[in-house]
Amino acid sequence: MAATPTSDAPVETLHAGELEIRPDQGLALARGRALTLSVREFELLVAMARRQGAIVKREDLYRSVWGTELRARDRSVDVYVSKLRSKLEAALPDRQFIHTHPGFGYRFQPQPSQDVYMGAPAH
Amino acid sequence: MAATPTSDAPVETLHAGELEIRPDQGLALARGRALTLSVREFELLVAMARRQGAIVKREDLYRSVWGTELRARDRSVDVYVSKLRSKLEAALPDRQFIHTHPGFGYRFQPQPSQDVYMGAPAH
DNA sequence: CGGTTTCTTCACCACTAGATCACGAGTTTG
DNA sequence: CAAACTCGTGATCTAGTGGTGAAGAAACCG
Repeated sequence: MAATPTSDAPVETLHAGELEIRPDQGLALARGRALTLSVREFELLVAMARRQGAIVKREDLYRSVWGTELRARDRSVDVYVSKLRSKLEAALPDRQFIHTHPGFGYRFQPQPSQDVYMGAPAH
Repeated sequence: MAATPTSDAPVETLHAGELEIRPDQGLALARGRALTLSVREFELLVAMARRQGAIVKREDLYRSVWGTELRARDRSVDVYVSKLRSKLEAALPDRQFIHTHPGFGYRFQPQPSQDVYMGAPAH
């Protein structure tokens, strides 16, 4: 076997604030501590983190995570966003990651929770 | 490549919390006290300890320990994880080492039992 | 050999995750 | 203000996953 157990295999790593995500390993770390996410939750996190800063439509998220087209009245994305939020908040109470843009979709971006988000979203 | 660790070569030693593992010697120490592990249990421990902190898929663990491909419906890994856990817990009751990530695999990481950082509060 | 330990596999069951539904809060419109 | 939407999220149902005791088979060992 190779002398170095730590192979130089390219481990894709996404960063978002205090979050570290390794898509290939199914691992998400918050301040170094592993989160326990379900497959759907994890994939959703990855899909959003990959489009950090952009508003992503539910249709796109659904396609990325579920692999098929979002059907009308399917609230799956909302439900899993909710689950993800509560786990992220449990791990990093001071930060907000997932922002809702009513009528458009969700935006993933780490942000201190201190500032209140008011005013009309720019559209 | 490392020479045969007979003479001058340092004995490979893995550390994980209060655990010390010497793969070449088939020895695992918990707070200095040797654990009595079977071959499979020991190899599994080594395989996991070498990837400390990462989530390792059952397929990978099986390949490392059994040397062949994991067949569908083979629960060997689960069974030995269970055995390992109970021996580790018997030796170090206050620590948890093997964490299950449903849908992904297992993660080996020493962790004080005190902190309770789960996801959402159980409904 | 006979007793003991280990490995493999099976079976049962608790628990988890996924899909949906349902209710309600908050917004927008007219 | 009321109707129509958009979202958040608890609850429910079901299928699937994982934990683990136990039975046999195989390997060990004095």
